[in-house]
Amino acid sequence: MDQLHLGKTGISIELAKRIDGEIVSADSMQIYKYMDIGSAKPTKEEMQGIPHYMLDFVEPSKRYSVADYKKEATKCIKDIIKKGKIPIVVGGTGLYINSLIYGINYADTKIDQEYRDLLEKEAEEKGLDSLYEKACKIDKEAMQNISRNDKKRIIRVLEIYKQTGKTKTELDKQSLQNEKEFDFKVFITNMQRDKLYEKINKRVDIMLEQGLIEEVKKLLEKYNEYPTAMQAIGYKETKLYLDGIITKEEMIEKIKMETRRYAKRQLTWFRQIEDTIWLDMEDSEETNIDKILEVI
RNA sequence: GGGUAGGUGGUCGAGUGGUUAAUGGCACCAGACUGUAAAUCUGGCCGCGAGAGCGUACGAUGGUUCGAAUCCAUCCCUGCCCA
Repeated sequence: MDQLHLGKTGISIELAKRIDGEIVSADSMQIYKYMDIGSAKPTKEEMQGIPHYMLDFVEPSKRYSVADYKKEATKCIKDIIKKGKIPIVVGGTGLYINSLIYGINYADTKIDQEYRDLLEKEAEEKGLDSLYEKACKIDKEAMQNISRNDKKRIIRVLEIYKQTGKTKTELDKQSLQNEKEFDFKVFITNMQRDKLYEKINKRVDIMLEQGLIEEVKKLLEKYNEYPTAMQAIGYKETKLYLDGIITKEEMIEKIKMETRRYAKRQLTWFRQIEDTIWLDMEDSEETNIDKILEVI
């Protein structure tokens, strides 16, 4: 629904109060425990008693995927509906939101880390092109949309084939063979670009004041593996600082910059969703709530 | 004041007489996105123009040359060293 914390949390909680709703987060980093400040997770006080789901429940040392998300979030949504309440999905991870919007049915497969590592190694030794060619042989159609340099996606095509014996194209097609599960409306929050960036910069300064560095320090002490959690903006940069690779100033600038770029990418993602209603976050919360109430 | 290194497009930084509107990186803008997604990848990026093209650019000015970001002169500015 929107990026970061730039008014979204407030508006979603206010809306929940008005329409007797409960909130389902769609954020790939707020799922993790102990990553509160840097992921801009809403606090208990902010929640004002409104139930929140898909938040703060995964160990940072664990791997979590869209498929997991889709399954669990769908269950949450159904439970909320069963209670006679309205689910409000809030968050900025386009991929997760997509899984819900299109009701994607992910096949039941596990990650084969060994094979992944093997492919990584091959890419290093023989070059990515070698994997690319291999993938083309398996699934020419899917490869049409994948760049020769896109290692992750190339590996995925190979991985899918190894695990399921099917091509990604086939699997994708199958995953869409179902009715739209829910009736929904999509709202996107946005504001003038320079205002947005200004807010992001300020927000990062606040995170630092709230103790981001301490939070990251504790996290690093607690775990020694982070398959995905350490990809989080704010965390990886702080780690670089703690490891003495960059200065504190560089760290702060980098977090701000990466967050700005992320917000921009989110906008790109959301723009392609059809039938969306855009909310201008420079307007008052009241105005935006009214706008939402009008169409639901 | 003397010596020395240098001033290049938003920025960092190549380039050291023609093939250079000027390699790259970054920022910025736009796009893609089905199991790592706050990740990963793609395109654009001096101005005007649909385009051919035209114009303006490598601190400033002047000069050498068929031709200069690149050579010369003077000036301005910056870093470092000596005084």
